[in-house]
Amino acid sequence: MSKLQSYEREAFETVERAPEAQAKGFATVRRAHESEMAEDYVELIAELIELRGEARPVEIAERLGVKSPTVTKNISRLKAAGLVRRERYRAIFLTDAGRELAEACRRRHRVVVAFLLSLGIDEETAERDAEGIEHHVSTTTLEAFEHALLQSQSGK
Amino acid sequence: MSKLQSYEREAFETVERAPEAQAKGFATVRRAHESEMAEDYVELIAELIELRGEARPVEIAERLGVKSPTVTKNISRLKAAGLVRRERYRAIFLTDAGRELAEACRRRHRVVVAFLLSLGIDEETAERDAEGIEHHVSTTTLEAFEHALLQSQSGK
DNA sequence: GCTAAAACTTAGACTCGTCTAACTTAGGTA
DNA sequence: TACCTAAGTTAGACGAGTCTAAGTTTTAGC
Repeated sequence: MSKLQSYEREAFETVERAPEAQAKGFATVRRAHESEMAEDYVELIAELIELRGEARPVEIAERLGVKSPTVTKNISRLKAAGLVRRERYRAIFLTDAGRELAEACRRRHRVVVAFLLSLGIDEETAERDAEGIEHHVSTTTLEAFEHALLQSQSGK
Repeated sequence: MSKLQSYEREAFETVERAPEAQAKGFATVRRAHESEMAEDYVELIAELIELRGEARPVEIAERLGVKSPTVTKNISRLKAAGLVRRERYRAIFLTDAGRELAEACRRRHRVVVAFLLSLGIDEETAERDAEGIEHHVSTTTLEAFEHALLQSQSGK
């Protein structure tokens, strides 16, 4: 346990960070939250299209654990953002932009899950944590995850 | 690059997850979002108390990158939640519950940052990503991070 | 091919976290 | 000590994301 002391130590010396840098960090997190809804929806829509050939609000609601009016409202926001194509009472499809975003998100999701699994975390926890973590992983960090994954795979 | 194929593969076989499990995951993320504000505030308040002996709204606003009325409103929410103690126009202090939460958050924050650094990520990115990631890291995952950290430290 | 049930939408309310504008209080200094 | 300025608060608006209740459309079974 004493090996951990090197970073536990910081507890007692609280480094003073530049306030603007800190503020920028929080702003980044707030921005990530704004795109989270869109990312979760397109990711799920892509999944359903692959699985079923189409994405229906009823199933999106079920998987997201929300009620259908919520889905209706959010889908129209997605439509306004140019990510989905859709007519009233019909299934939902992705635009090119939506498909592109979905692909990037799914790839990122898979990397995060695979990375967590490589640390010995159980599948359920890995999936659950990845859902929250993925939206806050920068390209740099994603690459580091991939790199570490490669190491661990060649290692065994 | 071909080593990566094993998890890139999944792209083409989209495993069907139980809808309820997926819904539960999203619910967990939504719950995490609700406590995020509280966690960020108490963490920062603890930091400022250590640094300055007290936490002033003006500095909280600056560090969080928000305006002071936002701080006023959120502090009263924290007060209602029993995390801070405070009188009008005076500095902000933590209750026992608040201090406890702050300590847990700061420890988690340090672990996440240290872990990201151990992957070779630069300090600025590590800090920025940790800010978002930390709120979504379960105890299980946190332990896995600590374990990996220990490995990497004994490894070099 | 009608009709009942399931799927979907609309309307309207609520909370959270943010903002601006305008007001009040506290504190240092002339 | 009186006053100016910086700090803090109040009031009120707004968007996002959720909900319930009530309506409309689609669809599937008889």
